[in-house]
Amino acid sequence: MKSILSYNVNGIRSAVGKGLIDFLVEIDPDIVCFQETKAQPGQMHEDDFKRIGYHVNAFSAVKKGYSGVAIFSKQKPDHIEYGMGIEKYDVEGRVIRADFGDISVISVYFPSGTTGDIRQSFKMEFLFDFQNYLAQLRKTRTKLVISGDYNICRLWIDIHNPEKQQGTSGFLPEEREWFANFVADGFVDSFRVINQEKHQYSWWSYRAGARQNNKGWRIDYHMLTDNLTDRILDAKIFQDAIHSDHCPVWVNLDF
DNA sequence: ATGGTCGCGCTGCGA
Repeated sequence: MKSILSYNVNGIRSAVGKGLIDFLVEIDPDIVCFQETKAQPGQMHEDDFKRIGYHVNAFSAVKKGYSGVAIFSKQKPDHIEYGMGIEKYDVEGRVIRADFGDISVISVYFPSGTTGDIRQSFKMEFLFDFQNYLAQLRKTRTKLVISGDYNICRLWIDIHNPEKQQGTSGFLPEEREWFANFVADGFVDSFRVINQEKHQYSWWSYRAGARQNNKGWRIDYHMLTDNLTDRILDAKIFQDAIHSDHCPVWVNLDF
């Protein structure tokens, strides 16, 4: 039995300052996938995380204070793979993989497209390249847990005002079409196996009191290869955890 | 409503 927490911390140093360590002690996940660490190796309060029992593995962006992913785990991974082997993404620190027996866990931070056309195009390229990367990976690693910030709302029920947001990056028709294709490839949205309710968000804008009014988006997921569907024991979104503009998403798996 | 608010590294930028 392994519990996995995924958390876009929007700066791990800031999140630690807001009580992230105590939160992890309370929830006690076996594996933690972080996104947007915004820190270089040595800047991530590594000693604090090691002291509470985690092995620390991180993949930082070249640009300081930007992006960055990590996987912290109680059990030492058999193997760590940094990046997806495509330089334009890997310099931004967006993918890290840890193998535990026959299961591979990936922490992924999909690009945001909110700043304009150039980054939206970059995001769309990432989507298809990541999908191809996974297709290749599945030839040798058949059981995958792909945890992270996808920067896409999957379904109408995953966003507070779907009608109004159809032109917004993160809820564009082509992004949701990509997600539907991704699911058709044989990936399962673990949270939706457990919970089909509306208003289960994982991100709220810092602006205009969005979180207070629960005007949010569900953009953080644990997607599993469908051969793991029967292993899902439970799934939760910790909406009360306030160390970031995202909240942690959690899945408990039998492995 | 073209605003609003964060984190990080620097005096702006990306989200």
